[in-house]
Parts: sequence; C-alpha cells; structure tokens
Amino acid sequence: MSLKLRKNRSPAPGNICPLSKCLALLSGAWTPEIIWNLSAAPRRFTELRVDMPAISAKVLTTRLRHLEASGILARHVMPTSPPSVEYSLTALGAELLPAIATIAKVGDQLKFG
Amino acid sequence: MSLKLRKNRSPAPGNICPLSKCLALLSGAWTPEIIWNLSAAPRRFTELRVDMPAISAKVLTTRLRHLEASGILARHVMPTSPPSVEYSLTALGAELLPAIATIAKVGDQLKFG
DNA sequence: CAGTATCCGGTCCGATACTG
DNA sequence: CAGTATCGGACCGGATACTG
Repeated sequence: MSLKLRKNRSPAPGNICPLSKCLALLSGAWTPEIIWNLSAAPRRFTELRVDMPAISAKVLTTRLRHLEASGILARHVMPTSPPSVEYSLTALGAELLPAIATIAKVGDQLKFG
Repeated sequence: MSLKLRKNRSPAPGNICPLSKCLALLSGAWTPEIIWNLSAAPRRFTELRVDMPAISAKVLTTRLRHLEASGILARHVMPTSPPSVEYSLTALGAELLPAIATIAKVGDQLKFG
C-alpha cells in the first residue's frame, strides 16, 4: 500500500519538455557567463572576450549565434569602420536572470561545489 | 542534444563561478527531468526509469550519484528483499524548483524552442 | 530490484591560423 | 574589429551484457 501512496505522483501540471530545451540552451560552456555579462549593459564581441579571457572566438561565436536564434539576445551591427557589433539581452533573455541568480545561490551551497 | 558544461575547463578568473558550477550540475542529459520527477514525492530507481523510458541505467545512476554528492538529493536504502532504494530531493534541491520552473517558462517562448 | 562493466560513435571545446 | 576554417583530443551518453 505504500505503492498506492506512490502511484499518484505527477509532479506538476504540465510538460517537462520545455525544461530540457531551455536548459539545453543554457548549457554549453560559457553560456551563463555570456548572459551574465550582458545583464548590465550591451557589450561588443571583443569586450566579451576580455570579460572571459579563456573563451575561444569560435565558441563565443557559436554561443552568440545560438542565443540569438533562440531570441535570448539581439545582435546589432553598427555600420562603422572598423565594424562594430553590439550584443544585448532581449526582454525574454532578461527573464532568465532571476532564475540564473537563484541557481547561482544554490550553487554556493553545493557540497562539492 | 546533450547538456554539457565542462567542469575541468574554464577556470575563468572571474567570480561568476557558482553560476557555472551549478549550471554544470543541472547539465547533463536528463538531469532536469530527474529533479522534476522527484519534486512531488520520493521515487525509486525503477520508477524513475518508467518516468523516463529513454534513459539508460548507466546514465541514471551517474546523474543520481552526482546529484547526491552535491547535496541536491538524498538516497535511502530500505533493507528489504528484494532491495529497494528511494531517492528524494533535499531542501537544497527543492530550492532549485522555482528557478527551474522559471527557465521552463522561458523555454516555452523560445523562438527555436 | 538496483545497479556495474564495457564498447563505441557523436559531440563539444580549445588551439591555431587566416580574413574582410 | 569581428569573425571563419580546421584539426585533434576529451567527454558524453546509448546499447548491450552481466550481477548481488
């Protein structure tokens, strides 16, 4: 009968699918840092590289393209010379910030953090 | 799609570390689903396999061990025959739920979700 | 029931070199 | 400045087989 108690479990109403999808988006090395570095103000490509010295250009480009395609951030090309490109969070991307902050807080308390 | 965040890499000089660390924890295929499936009530190993038919025993074991080591969930062995093991979220793990819910909500609105 | 052991293909990421 | 191209090694996760 403890089986009976257990049978009724569905966690919450709803679909778990978006979960994996969005967490998949946040995954990938450097992704959270990128979002974090854009949270205060827009940044340019090279500025982001300075913020995260260890990231390679290739990976940074890949992440930015993915996040842009998903609507998390926007890319603005300024027609200057030399070219200048600015990245900024969208409203949707900004919605992630509180969640990320919460997760970071939990991260602080991890046993093997 | 795989959820990946290398833990050995990117020592990033920064101070955003808890962020990456915790997101690294949530990464790895199936991790969010596991936490979600434990959110309502404790579950046993095979019950989790039923909840997520596509996960392999190897990966499920790996995830559970990691989450346990981090203090996100607890493992209780019941001295029955056949053996029975119950997994449940810790208080710390429960703190992740609102953040995960928020992220899932954003996931719903992703352009290429 | 609750795992372990092993193999293996696919992916991710870093390093390096090059370009409009 | 803001990328692209390519290579190679690390790692991840699925499939399968086996165990106390």
